[in-house]
Order: sequence, then C-alpha cells, then structure tokens
Amino acid sequence: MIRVVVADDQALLRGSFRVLVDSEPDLEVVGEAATGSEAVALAMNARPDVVLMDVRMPEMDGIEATRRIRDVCRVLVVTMFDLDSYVYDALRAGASGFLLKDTPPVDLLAAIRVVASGEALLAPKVTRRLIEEFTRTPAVPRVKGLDGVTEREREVLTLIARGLSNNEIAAHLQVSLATVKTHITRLLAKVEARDRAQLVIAAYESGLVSTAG
Amino acid sequence: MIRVVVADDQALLRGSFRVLVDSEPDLEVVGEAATGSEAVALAMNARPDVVLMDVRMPEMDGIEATRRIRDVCRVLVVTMFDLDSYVYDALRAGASGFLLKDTPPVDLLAAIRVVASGEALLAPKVTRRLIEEFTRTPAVPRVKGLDGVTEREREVLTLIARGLSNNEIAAHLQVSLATVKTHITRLLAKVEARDRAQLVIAAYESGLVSTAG
DNA sequence: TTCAAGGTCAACCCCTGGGTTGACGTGCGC
DNA sequence: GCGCACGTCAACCCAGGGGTTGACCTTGAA
Repeated sequence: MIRVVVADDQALLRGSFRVLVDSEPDLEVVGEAATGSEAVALAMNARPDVVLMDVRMPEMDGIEATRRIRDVCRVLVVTMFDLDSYVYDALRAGASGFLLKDTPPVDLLAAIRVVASGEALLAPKVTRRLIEEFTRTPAVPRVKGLDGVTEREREVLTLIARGLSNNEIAAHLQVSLATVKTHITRLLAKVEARDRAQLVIAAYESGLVSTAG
Repeated sequence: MIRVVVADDQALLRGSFRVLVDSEPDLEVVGEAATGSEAVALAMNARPDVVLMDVRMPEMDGIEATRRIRDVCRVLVVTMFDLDSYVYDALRAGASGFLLKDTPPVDLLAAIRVVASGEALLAPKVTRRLIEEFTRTPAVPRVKGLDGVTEREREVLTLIARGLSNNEIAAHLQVSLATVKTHITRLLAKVEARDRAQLVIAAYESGLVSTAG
C-alpha cells in the first residue's frame, strides 16, 4: 500500500485528490495539509511514501517544504503553473516529479506509483524544457590534472589564467617570446587543451587559480 | 494521422511495432529501416512525424541518424540499454524522447503521440537520472560585471568558457560562424576583454560558470 | 508607423597564437 | 662519464581569432 499526503491550500482540490487516490486499491491518503509547514509536519508524523505538493501555499511554499522533507519521502509537485523557475527550483529542492494540474487522473495515479518506486516523472512540457536546458550546455571537455606540469610551466599557466598575452608573459618573466611559446605548446599537450582558452579553464578547474569573489 | 517510421535492425521487432502502431486509428507506419542510413533516407522521403529509433544499428547508429534528421521530424529513441551515454548523446543529438524496450505497449503509443505533439517524454528511470544530472550543477548565483550583456551573448560566453571554438559554438547554436564572431566582438567590448582567454576569466569571475569541483 | 535593440549574416583585412623542428646550456642522478 | 629533465631560444608556417563595415529581419516600445 502506497501512503499519500495531499498538500494544497484549496480544500476542494484536496478533496478530489483524496477521492481519486482512495479509489485505487493500492493507494491511500493518510493526511491532508493546507500549508507548507503543515505538509512538513504531516510528512514527519504520518510518514507517507509520496506527498502531492502544490507550489503556491500560505506560510511556506511547496518548494521550501519539499526541501525539508526530501529525505523522509518522495515529493510529486503538482501545480497549475509550469513556470521555468518553479520546475528548476522544485527539482533542485529534491522533487521526484513535476506535473501540471491538467494532467488526466489516470496519469496522476500512474505518476504516484512511479515516484513511489523511486523513479521520476515529469509532464511532457516540462520534460521538453528540461532537455532543452540540459542540451543548452554541451558535454564539457573534462580537464586533465596538473601532473607532470613543471614549475615554470605552472607559472606560465597562471599568467595565462590572468589574461596576459604571450608578449606580456615574456616581459613579465624576462624571457623571450619563443620561450613562452614553447612552454605553452608543452602545456597544451600535458593538460590536453586545444588553445589558451581551455588552458584558462584548466587553471580554474584544477584550482591553480580561483575566483576572487 | 500521425506518420511513423520504425528503425531497428531486428525484423521481428519492427514487425511487432508495426502491428502495434497500425492497430491505432490515429497512427500509421509509413516505413521501416534496418540501419541508420536507411532511417535517414526514409525520413527524408517518407516525411514521417515520428521515427522510432533504435540505438544499435549497422552502418550508422541511431544517435548519428537522429542528428541528421532532427530538423525534419521528431525522434523517439527506443532501446534495450539505458546507458547514461546513450541517453545524453541521444538528447544532445536532438531526440524528443527516450524509452526502454520494456515499456508497456500502451505507454509507447502514448509516447508517440506526445512526441508528435512537440513535447518530450522519457522513461522514468531516465528521467530520474536526467534530474540528477541537472541538479548536480548548482544554480548559478551570478550577477556582476555582466550588465548590458544580452541573453544570446551570455549564452555564447558560456560556451566560450566551456572551451569551444567559434566553429563549435556556431554548430551548437545552429548559426553561422559570422554570427558567433559578431557576438564575441560585442562581448569583448562589453566585458572589456582583449581575447577569448580573458572572456573565460570574466565568465568564471562573474559566476556565469563555476568550477565543477 | 517609426524607431531602437537584438539577432543574424557576409566580405575583408591583419595579427596573434599555436605547431614544428632543431638547437644549446644547466643541473641532476646513475 | 653519460643520459635526462628542464629551461632557454630561433626560424618557419598557417589557421583561427579578432576588427571593421555594412546589411537584413523581427520584436517591442514610443
């Protein structure tokens, strides 16, 4: 038996969800909450498997409530608004699912079972945008460590990561431009970078330099 | 009527998909392909709405095939293996959906309709991992120094900070090299940087990107 | 409707950055 | 003594990055 809590500030909606859920033999509503804080308290006491969570609620919104109970049960966010920020915030807060209130009842019930089983499920519209968000940033070319990089090379790398040109580096280190270029060619090979931009990335990612904040 | 192409190297599986799909009044199979290249050719000629695409196929795999037809129709990848790399590669290649072959027939049919409508749908297991991947990178706290930089420019800057070359950025954003160069020229002025290395620095220092740790 | 801003694109030019090869000197360990 | 790692330097080549100008289109605000 999958134990469900319904958290929504509209009593009417809670009621219909309860009827819907209780009509299934393997599901049961073990509590209702009208605010975020009530939802948190209920999750702690009633120990449901899944909480159907609205986003907009008095006292504490569904996002914050999700964040507080993410470790004690699964959260399925069900909202009227598919705003990007709602979706992203909910997922980061630990929600296992995100559905819109126009979801057919049968799909909602299926979603509860999916979430209870430890998997995740999103409304198709939400899925599409999450994929867009995901593909927005390409696979990041992983950065190699700084093993094998000599002291001098590390020095040059630091200056590159400060934004200096080859000539400026040469002047700063009191060596010829040719020497700087040699160091850089070797750095590119050792760090497996393609150009100085990727060297800057390597410098940050390896911790050689870090954001000043 | 939603027009469907089935691409899979197993004739038996193509047959059962065809029977399943054709049993629906609003769906029809307009072609079958046994290889990736066949799938591409078929997509160009038959102009289906949705291609059911296997990943492992002779000649050309489903990922590459997806990449080549992403602009002419939707692709729903259906595979036996839910390997992370398959999922990520398929989504980056432009797939609108990713299902496993153990999906119940009724769900597969529903998925075809969802994908045909322009939305997206993933197997619950896949959804869960995509969310994990998404939340792995924390929300960027940023705001600093990047005033006056447009959304598109910010996007380009992010890609530069990932180490992409201008050509790669153009390919990723689906625009010409000239456009990318224009954005970069403006970025250099606005951010007061001299070259892309300094742009990478600006991206890190402004919090637009941050070290993965 | 007009204008500004943002996004897109092309053609041109110039120069730095990066690849390649080869060289010389130092200090170190074997 | 010898080899080796490291730092130094030069000459050459060229592809890509970056600057400049000017253009078109769409959107939204004035």
